[in-house]
Amino acid sequence: MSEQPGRRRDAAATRQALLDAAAKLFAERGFDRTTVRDIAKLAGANQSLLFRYFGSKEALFEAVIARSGREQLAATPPERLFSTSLRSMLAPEGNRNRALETYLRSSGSDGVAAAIRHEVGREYAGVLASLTDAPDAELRADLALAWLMGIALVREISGLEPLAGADPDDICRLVLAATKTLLERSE
Amino acid sequence: MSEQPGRRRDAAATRQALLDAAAKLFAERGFDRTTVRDIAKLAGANQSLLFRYFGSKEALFEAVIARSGREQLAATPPERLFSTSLRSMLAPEGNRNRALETYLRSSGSDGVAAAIRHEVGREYAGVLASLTDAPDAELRADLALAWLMGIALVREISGLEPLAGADPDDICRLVLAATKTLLERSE
DNA sequence: CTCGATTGTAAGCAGCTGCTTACAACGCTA
DNA sequence: TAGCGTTGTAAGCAGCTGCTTACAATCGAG
Repeated sequence: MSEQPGRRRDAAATRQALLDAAAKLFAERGFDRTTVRDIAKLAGANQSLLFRYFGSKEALFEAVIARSGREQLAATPPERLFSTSLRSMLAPEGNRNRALETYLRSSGSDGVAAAIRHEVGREYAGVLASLTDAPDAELRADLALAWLMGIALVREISGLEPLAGADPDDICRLVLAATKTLLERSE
Repeated sequence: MSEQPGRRRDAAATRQALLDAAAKLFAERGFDRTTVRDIAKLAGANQSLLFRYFGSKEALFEAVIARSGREQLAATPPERLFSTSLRSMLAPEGNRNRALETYLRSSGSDGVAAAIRHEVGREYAGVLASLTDAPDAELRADLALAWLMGIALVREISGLEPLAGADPDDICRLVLAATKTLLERSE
């Protein structure tokens, strides 16, 4: 047990708690509708520490997105990225990948937040583009990514039925069949 | 000339100006990031009139969405709704259909705004579902709508290249080819 | 013209926002 | 144990938010 639970002053732990709380709230509410007070409260920390450790709300968002957005990207082989992301997005709330959700719910935000969204999006699309050798591979990848985003949007945010409550298997079947023409390598 | 341009007191005109200004700003910034002061300023009206005529910011949003969201829906035959919406979304900024954009940029908002989004989305999906006789027609329609939303999101909000700058014809070709398996009637 | 309702204006309220400051409690090192 | 940098706390600031109120200008009906 290298960790003392009773330790009352631990900058690293506080920092981590703030990061975790921010990740959760940004994913649930987006950038604009998440307040620094809520983050600090959920982390059990004083809100002024948030500014001491991260500088600003936007810098904290950057730290959150940079971490969560690239986790799945790094852990998944390209040829499975699309279906894995789709499945992860459709998974029950607990073990869902939050990168897309965070991305989505902060769609309205400008500034640094927008720049980071942009960057992570490009990385995703770059990997997807490697799946086809069509001359417009990157456009195809963007369209595939757009579908992922749209499904996440309609399911999680709009809650449109029957999509919101549909069986992940049914969704995967329909989507993967349709994207075959988009992302398959010509033989 | 039934209209006097110099008329200084005209409730109907003021109301309309507020509605137009709100439609523009909600589409550009979404619900949360649009302030009643900005709307009133753009409309050239006093902000307290906004509350006199519409009651609240959410009620004004409702009025805007109900109008713009259903215009295209009513004006387009079902079998062309998907491609028309797609093309309208890809059109240059001036004559673009703003319904999807408004919908998108307000994705983070709760309350009445969310309820209206939901309702308009259902109407769109209902029409799209009539295009196929598959037993899961509604799910297919939701997925098609989700793709529209996703493309709008990635193009207009994320600005991800090459999708954001791609030729509408190229996009249509790819998307319509892929959705053939989704929305076509079995023969 | 008179007067009451309609339309427009200016000011302000309470609450929230991101962020800062002044200060106290703590714990490591010497 | 003395001292000092680190960590945590409480209070507050200026600016913005949706919305309300009190009041002035204007109009049309009688």
